[in-house]
Amino acid sequence: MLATETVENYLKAIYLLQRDAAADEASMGKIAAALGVTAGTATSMVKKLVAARLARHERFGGVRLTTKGTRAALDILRRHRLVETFLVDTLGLDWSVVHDEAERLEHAISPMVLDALDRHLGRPAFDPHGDPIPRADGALQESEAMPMSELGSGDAARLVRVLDQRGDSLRFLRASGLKVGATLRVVAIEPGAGVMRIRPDGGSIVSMSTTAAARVLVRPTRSRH
Amino acid sequence: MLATETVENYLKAIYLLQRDAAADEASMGKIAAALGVTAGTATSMVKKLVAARLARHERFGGVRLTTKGTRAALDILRRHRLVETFLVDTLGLDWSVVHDEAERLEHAISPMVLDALDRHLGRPAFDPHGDPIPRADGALQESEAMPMSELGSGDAARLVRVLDQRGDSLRFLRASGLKVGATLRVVAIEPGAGVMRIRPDGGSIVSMSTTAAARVLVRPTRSRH
DNA sequence: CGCATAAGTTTGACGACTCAAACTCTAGGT
DNA sequence: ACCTAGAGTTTGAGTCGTCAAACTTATGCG
Repeated sequence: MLATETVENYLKAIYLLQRDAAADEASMGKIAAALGVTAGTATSMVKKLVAARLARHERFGGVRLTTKGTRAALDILRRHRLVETFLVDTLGLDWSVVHDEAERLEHAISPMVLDALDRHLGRPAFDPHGDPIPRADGALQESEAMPMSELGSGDAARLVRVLDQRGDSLRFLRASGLKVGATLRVVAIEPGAGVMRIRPDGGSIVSMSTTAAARVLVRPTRSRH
Repeated sequence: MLATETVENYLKAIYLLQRDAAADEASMGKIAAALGVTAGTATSMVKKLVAARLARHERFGGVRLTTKGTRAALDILRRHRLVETFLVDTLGLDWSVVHDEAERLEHAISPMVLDALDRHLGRPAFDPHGDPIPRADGALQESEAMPMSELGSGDAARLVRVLDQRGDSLRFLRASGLKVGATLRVVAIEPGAGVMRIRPDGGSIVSMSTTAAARVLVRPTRSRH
């Protein structure tokens, strides 16, 4: 029930790793890396999560959250994403810095403040990165989208979500005019170089690696050049 | 420099106790009580503050902050009071609950967020309780005011500050129409009972103990009945 | 197959913060 | 001057989260 701040961080990290993993479970090494902690520390914390019925784990195997653990992780994610939305929409901070700020604030938000914040922001469904904000009851509606890297040359699309939270990635995207909601068109793809060239509407052409483009999600628009 | 959350709490408590004390120093017992900790714990933490040049203390004597400690305490107080102002002005929470909420949030606010918050709120000089908000450079302008308990029968005054942060006290004041900025008149004083009777403008007469009234600060207005 | 390497686990230790309980000092009254 | 009640201090121990280093298991290469 009363998760410590550290436990909250583990739950959130495991949830996100689990979501991204093929096998739907988080490896100990990745958990440790995500939290900036040694593998031994992660092992012992996971042991504690298991004792609290928040996660399941068997020796040398992967980690996965229980229903209870998932519920807790979604609550933390909700706090995180609402705080990010607040920092951008209300305080006018740049989206490239809000992730780290929210990382600290998310643990200090009580249910009462959270609800007031939610109301103040107009109960938003998505944060500034396009990530869905879990609702108070734990419901989470992922938006339909595909990686920008899968677009073909000439395809037009709308940018709906940016998975990368790293400040420099976000600053690059903002500087290029590639923000959530923007429309764009693929000008060219150079598979050999692993690079695609993109033109945001009303901006100039930018090149980015297909691996970077894979972390940008888009929804294709009907128009085809 | 990098004060831990616990250290921040000690600094703030010592600052406030020192301000209220006649001898301008905080006793170990009161520090312990303010933090909900045993006397032994307070002694050892103060020892740590002294080692960090944040406070001065000699065995069996009082504790007082150094210049460095005072500067740090004012920074924490600034965060606390700006957060309170935000919770009331922007999120619309009741002033009787914001103290405890701010107590948690104040440690998670970075300088960048703090400044954005300050700008968003219009760089306020006072928080919802009428407490002055220290400025970023540490300047603190106390408002001139006297305890309501020192008014005489028939005196009129404007309520400028409430020192008590306890939720039930604040709920009583709000319910009575006694909020910061309200004008009022002393209807009667009954020294024997230790009670004074107050009529807020546009409200009905309320009784309160002179000890409670001493924690409410007012500025007398020229009009005399 | 066998074994080296990567991944995971265990162990012992530490720093931060806390308590309970034993101990010491200070101050006030007679 | 004394002596005691109350305030303050010290000590020993415990919890939480962490690390480094020794150890164990799983796996994939040759």
